[in-house]
Amino acid sequence: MPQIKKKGAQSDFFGDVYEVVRLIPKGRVTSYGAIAHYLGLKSSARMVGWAMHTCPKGVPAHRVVNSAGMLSGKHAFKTPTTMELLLKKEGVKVQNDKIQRFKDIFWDPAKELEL
DNA sequence: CTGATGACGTGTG
DNA sequence: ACACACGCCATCA
Repeated sequence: MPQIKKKGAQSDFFGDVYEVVRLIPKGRVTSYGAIAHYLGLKSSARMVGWAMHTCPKGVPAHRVVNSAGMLSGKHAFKTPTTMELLLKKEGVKVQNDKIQRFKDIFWDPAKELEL
C-alpha cells in the first residue's frame, strides 16, 4: 500500500490524546495506559507517550505519568526539573521523580469524562 | 519500502 | 517480590 500519509497528518488519536490531557484538572494526574484505554488502545500506552513527546504547546504533558506515578518523561522538558516543578506548583507532591499520593490524585478520563 | 526506536503496560519465570 | 520479554502503533532514518 502506497503510504498515503498526509504530511503532518497526525492520526486523530493524537488529537484526542491532547484533548484529554488538556481536560486534566489542575492538581490531578493520569497515566498513559488510562488515556490509551480510554481511546481504545489499551495496550498501546507507548503511542500515548509518543503523543506527549510530540505534544504541542498548550498540552500539560507534565500531568501525564506512567502507571507507577514516576516522571518518566521529565527529560522531554527544557530541564529535567521542569516537570516536577510544574507538578509541585499545582499542588502535586513529588519526590524522587515520583508522584506522592498518586493514587489519590489520579484522574481517570474514562471515568471522569463519562460521569 | 524496510528497519529501528520510543514520556508504557501487562504477563510470565 | 523482582527481573525479563513481548505487544502495540506511529514517526524517523
